[in-house]
Amino acid sequence: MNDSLFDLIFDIVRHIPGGRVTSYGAIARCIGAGGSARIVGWAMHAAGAYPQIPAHRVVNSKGLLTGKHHFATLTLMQERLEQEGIEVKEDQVVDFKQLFWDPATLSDM
DNA sequence: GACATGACGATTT
DNA sequence: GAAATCGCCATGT
Repeated sequence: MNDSLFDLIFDIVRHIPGGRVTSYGAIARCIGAGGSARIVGWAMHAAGAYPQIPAHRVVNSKGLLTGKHHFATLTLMQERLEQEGIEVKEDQVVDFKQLFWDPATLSDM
């Protein structure tokens, strides 16, 4: 089942520090998928079965909560981000670039 | 087994 | 600068 990019994506998303967010493309690049950012999205969908995978911390390159429609509730993603201390305005992460966490940067700045 | 689609991104026109 | 198109892997039908 695993042995695919999915497994790598899960590992990265699972390592996202609290209060931080990352983008699909960043993960896709980290796993070497390049432009296969879609797979990351699909991986997140599959991650829905893995509560340990904070898919809510993964947004698109614009910081938009594009995947919030796939959560239990449309507000669940935003609510969770707010719990992490992340401000969300109009389905968009505030200071996204500031809260952005690069999967290759396991250290926080 | 093949076709179509999908939570995106980058590049090219 | 904006719009359109390709790329990429997996899942669903």
